[in-house]
Amino acid sequence: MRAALTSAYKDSLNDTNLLDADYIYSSFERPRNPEFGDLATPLFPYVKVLKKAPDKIFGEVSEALEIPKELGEASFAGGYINWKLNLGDFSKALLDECLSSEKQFGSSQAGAGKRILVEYSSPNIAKPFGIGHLRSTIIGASLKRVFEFLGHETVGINYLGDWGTQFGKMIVAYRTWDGEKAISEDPVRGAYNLYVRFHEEEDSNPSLSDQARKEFKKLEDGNPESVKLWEKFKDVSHREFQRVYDILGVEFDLVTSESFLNDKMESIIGRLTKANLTETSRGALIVNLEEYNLPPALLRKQDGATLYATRDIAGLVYRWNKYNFYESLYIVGSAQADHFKQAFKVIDLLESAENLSDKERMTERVKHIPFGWVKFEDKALSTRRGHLIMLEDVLKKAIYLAKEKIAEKNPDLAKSDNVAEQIGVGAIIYTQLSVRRLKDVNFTWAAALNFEGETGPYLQYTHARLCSLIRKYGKPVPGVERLDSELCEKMFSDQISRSLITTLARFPEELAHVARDYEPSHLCSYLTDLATLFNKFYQRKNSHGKLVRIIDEDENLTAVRMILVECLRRTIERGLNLLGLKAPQEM
RNA sequence: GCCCCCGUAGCUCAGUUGGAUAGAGCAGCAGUUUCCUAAACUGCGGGUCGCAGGUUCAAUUCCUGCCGGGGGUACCA
Repeated sequence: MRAALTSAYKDSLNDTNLLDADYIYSSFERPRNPEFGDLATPLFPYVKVLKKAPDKIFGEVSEALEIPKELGEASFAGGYINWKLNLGDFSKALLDECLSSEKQFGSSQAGAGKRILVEYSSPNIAKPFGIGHLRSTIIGASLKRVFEFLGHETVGINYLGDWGTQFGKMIVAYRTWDGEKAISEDPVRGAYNLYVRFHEEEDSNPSLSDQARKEFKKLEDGNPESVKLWEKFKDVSHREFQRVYDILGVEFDLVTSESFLNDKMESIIGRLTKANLTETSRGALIVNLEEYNLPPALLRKQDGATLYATRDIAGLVYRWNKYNFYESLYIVGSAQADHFKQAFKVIDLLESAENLSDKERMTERVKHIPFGWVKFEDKALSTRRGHLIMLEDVLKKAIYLAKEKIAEKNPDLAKSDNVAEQIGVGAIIYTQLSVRRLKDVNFTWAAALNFEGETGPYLQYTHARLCSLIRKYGKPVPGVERLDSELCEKMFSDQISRSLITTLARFPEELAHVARDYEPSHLCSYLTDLATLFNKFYQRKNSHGKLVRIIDEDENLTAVRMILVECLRRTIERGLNLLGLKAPQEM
């Protein structure tokens, strides 16, 4: 819409010498109240320059402008020029693009040739998949889809935590408390109980920690018995994770793990040492980062074993060499912000020390995308202490509730089990995505299982309603040849309709914001706005309080409305899919 | 101590890379269905945008300090 207005006014504005067209173009904003107009230009910056009051400036501008009537009109209020476009041409062009264009509405090629790696989910082996892992999984999967839609090549990476001292702990626990029995009875919960018990007893029995460290060292040295146990833990976890990903509809291009990097750490440690960046401190091999106000990056512990940071640094180098990415994103909780700062700084120092060219450097391309905690009923979730909610339980409960709701609202629905799953899962996903990344979210059953108001099911319901209209119409949705400017102008003359079409037009812009901020919540807000406007449109009444139907006797107008319905349906479906929700046709 | 994040209506949150009278949902109350799906829509009530300064024509938005909550701070990940 900005582009439409700009191209229309650009030439005439250049002649006025009052406002330069570039300013107009860059300062368009949405009026707070849509009744003011479709776009607004604040005049305040000119008050000082021109030493004139805003209304005087507007007077001169409007005289100089000669606004063609068929374009629309400009009015002045509160220091702004409010532009009210004639939406005939605009809406016709928009609906035409949305309905017939070869590329999907909202998609773009802006990201062509820019490969983006997205690491998300990344659960730890030998721990159950809790509600806390959900956020990384959902945010990452959604960002990946959005980038792809914007033309990027993406590589979704699941980096499993399958290495580290925790496995020493697991092995000790397994041997001490008859792990074989526990795991054969219930693989997931059995392993989990061992883990929790270890941490409980560790407090009163510090020798357990020493044992665990020794066991991990044995594992790292390749002790066959240790490796065998470790593989058992991995196997159990893999199966559980896959079940959850199937329910969530989440996929990865690459499933890798910390242990994969085991043989890739020596070379990076060698490079760092050669670059004179390492030192020995308190028996450990470190990169000192004091100068950058960061704790040292530990590469090797006293006993020679490697750490998380060592593997992440090795992973950075490995991925850079293999993928030569435009960007590499790590969707990991904000608690690990310092860890990533350290790892990235080490890379930065190494690249500087080795005098790499800008093209060879990845420093500017690697980003930690942090997110806040998931708390449960106001308590932090801690796997170690057993405060954990199994994601599968949550999903099952949501699906069950959706099933009940369908039985109440639409008992004859075909494939209702399938739809119930889509709705239940959709509700849970939406609760995680609708809040800005960095905020903590407090998981409450009441909010997660609510299907009314600003929720996933609300969007799905709106989609189903749109589908229902198309079914009721009984004919194929009319083609673009049924669109003409005059009809469209009539169609979008009232305020709700205007807001609806101008909001629909914003879809590409909103996706760009999601990508810019790495923030799927923008898309949630946008889709909720769009759905709300449609629901108002759907239920608007004339001055006699009578419902204005979408399908009525006026065939031509109905044709345009049905095109709008189909465009809205596609956009909401597309938006839902980008978020990771299904868009059922009936519910 | 130092560093990072958060602080908007009773609750949960939006707030367009500074802009007009700060908006939704939930909860509460009152309505709307001769049914294009009421999982919706309409109306009502509800706010010192944590506090204090600063920058600016303009600050919920940027800067500084403080308060409150959370997190991190070398051999866990």
